[in-house]
Amino acid sequence: MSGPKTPSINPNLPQRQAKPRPEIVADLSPCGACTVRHLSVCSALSAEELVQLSDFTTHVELQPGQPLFGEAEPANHVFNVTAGTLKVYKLLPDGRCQVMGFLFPGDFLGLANSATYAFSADAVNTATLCRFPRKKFAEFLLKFPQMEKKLLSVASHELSVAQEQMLLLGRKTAKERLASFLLTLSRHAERRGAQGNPISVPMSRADIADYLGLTTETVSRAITLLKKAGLIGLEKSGSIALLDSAALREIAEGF
Amino acid sequence: MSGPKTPSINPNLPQRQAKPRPEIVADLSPCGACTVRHLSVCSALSAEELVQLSDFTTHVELQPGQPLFGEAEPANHVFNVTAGTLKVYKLLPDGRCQVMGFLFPGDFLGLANSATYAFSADAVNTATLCRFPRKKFAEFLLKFPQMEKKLLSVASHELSVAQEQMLLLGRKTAKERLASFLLTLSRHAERRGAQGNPISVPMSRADIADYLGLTTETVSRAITLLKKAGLIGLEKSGSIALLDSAALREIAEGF
DNA sequence: CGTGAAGTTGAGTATGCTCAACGGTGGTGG
DNA sequence: CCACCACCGTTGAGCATACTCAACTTCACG
Repeated sequence: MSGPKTPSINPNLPQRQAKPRPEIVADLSPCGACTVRHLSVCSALSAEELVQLSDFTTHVELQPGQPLFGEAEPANHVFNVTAGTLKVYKLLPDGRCQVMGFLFPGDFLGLANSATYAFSADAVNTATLCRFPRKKFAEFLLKFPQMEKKLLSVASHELSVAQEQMLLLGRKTAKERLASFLLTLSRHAERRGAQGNPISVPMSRADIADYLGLTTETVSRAITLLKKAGLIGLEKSGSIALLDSAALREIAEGF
Repeated sequence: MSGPKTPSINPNLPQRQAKPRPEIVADLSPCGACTVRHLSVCSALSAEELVQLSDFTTHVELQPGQPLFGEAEPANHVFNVTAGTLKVYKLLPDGRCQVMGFLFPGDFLGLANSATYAFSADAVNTATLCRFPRKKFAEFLLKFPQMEKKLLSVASHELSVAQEQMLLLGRKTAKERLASFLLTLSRHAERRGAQGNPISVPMSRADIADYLGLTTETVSRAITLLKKAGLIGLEKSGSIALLDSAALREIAEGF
């Protein structure tokens, strides 16, 4: 999240992923040095198994707004996010957009039962991912069923997240949606070991609107509402402070 | 659908699942005789494995409207629907309800990563299910990884269904939601080998509304709209004919 | 600083909701 | 067997929440 901290304290620390040029990172970041492994499906693998995985892993870097793949493209790869934020969305022919979710470091992308992707994926900010050819990955899964178990667990979790989102989209008011969203971001950050209170909000109002089933104007108004009620505070761009989490929770749950 | 058709043409037809009494069906329907196995996760199992599964399987029958389990209850069982229709839903404290989906014969229920259920499940009409203690089922999975693979595939599919539903809830109009719903029912029926055109609609307007994020009144109006446009026809209660599937598809997709 | 994109605010509108009345249907009991 | 009743579904009128369109402000970046 930020530029190359030039005055680095330790010049030869384990390479927090020394900002790669597009696509050329394969050998610089073997799975063994992965900084987000504990967050990802790869946590199910031993050191040896990681080496085998590295064999067919390539790396991708995306600029803000750059697409990773589009809906209906052949689903030739699966991915693991290593840095940055992505959005995953579907479009209607007239341009209406629904964001299914945002992806953060450690998240797995590409679970699908179909030969083509069921949605599009774009970078929200600068992002890097591990890329695995689907076929190789499937073969790998056959050899290491504990990875498959992990994937099932990931899928189950995503399913319950999706159901929570259906409740939001089908039944909550704009204010409730906003409160839910901010709390989700906060909890998610904490689970990943990041700070959960002044939360980082890397996505635009338009992305938030498309995620919450609203318009940018309504998102803006809802934020203003919560701000004027003293429940949140807008810090510098991309950061929001939760000033009264309890009240936000009550709103989010629909009390 | 409807009362006991007294003037039945064939008095001893092949007993479409000779209506069991509540709960006493365990020995009458071993997995080997299951009529919906080809639709369910059990299709991944051999005859021998089915016997092992039968060992810890019990059967449940639910009357219309009867709950199977409620949100936040300890998730002690997983289920397979063998007959009838269920609805799976979440509630907000003030009573707002969102139906996450309907379950039909062959559907698996209980994928969850948590010690408690994340939603409630009620019977829509008379329904029967196989019930497996979660712990036993988990042990069973360890022994038969092909079942786990099947579950992963089921979960992936459910995930993409959920995403389609998010698009519907977040971005479609009432008319579009209705058209999408009817087409989904039709396709689902066909995939299960039932007839896909005069579709069976076992759930109430209220259930449909809670599934589509609308009110019963709006559902009713949307149905009237499609009917007046000649796209659908209301047959006897619980049955709807799709008179112009192509036009319905255009509406559903948002053209 | 200047410029363009992103975000906020305002005014008017529309889609779907609320409240209410009415109609049909199935189930029940006289 | 029929009459009644309750529930479900439909229709109508008025309203509210969120949308559209538009102007204005702020911010990031050059």
